Amino acid sequence: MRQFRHPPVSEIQVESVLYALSDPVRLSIVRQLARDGEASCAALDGGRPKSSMSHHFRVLRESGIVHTRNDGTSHMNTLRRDDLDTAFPGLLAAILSAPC
Amino acid sequence: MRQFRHPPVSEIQVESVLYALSDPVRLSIVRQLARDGEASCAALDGGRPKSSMSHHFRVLRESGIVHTRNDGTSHMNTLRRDDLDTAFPGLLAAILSAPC
DNA sequence: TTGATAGTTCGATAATATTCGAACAATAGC
DNA sequence: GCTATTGTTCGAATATTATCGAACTATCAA
Repeated sequence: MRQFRHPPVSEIQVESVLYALSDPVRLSIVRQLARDGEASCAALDGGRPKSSMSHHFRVLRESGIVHTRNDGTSHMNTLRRDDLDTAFPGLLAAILSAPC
Repeated sequence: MRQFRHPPVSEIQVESVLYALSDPVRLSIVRQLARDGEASCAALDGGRPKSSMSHHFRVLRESGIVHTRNDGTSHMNTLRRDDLDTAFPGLLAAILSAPC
């Protein structure tokens, strides 16, 4: 499949990041990525339809939170921890340490 | 006017806080409160209609970010800094230090 | 090439938010 | 009481988002 757009650190906006993480499904995805390191879309779907998950991954990608790479037919996702820490030091850690 | 509902610290949810702060108008309000300490609704309207501002203050109030007290016909708003730091240590600081 | 698998994209629907004018409520001052 | 000021609430229009099925694309394996 084609490549995805990943905004450079300088273009990551705090409003977009906050918005992306204000959705329970997306926050749950990010929590799992923080714990497991890398995961395919399917591994994180929680029983939801693929099209719904694809939408959420796109929001996470375009806001600069997640990086997606192709691996065969799978898409492997990782948290852009360093980039987020560069852009907004302490933000991700503060959000991840909040109770579920 | 009547009293407002301010959720106790234990009921403040990170998703709600992130959502409230993902709006540019509300984030701007919070930035100004962080800088100035306390302000009336009118002092922060930026030329917007009163009903729109009232809506945004309500979102900030009900998510636990802002405290509103009555002062004559004015409503004075303050950031619930301590409460937010208790609930989500470092979150507010990380967001406020992001560039505008 | 055929089939299976993993995700994306499209399109429609439903839910939720934003915006703002108009009407209302509460307080202060005269 | 009357009036001005401050902000809320209501209602409607608009915009945005979430959800999900269906069709599609890309890759791998046999």
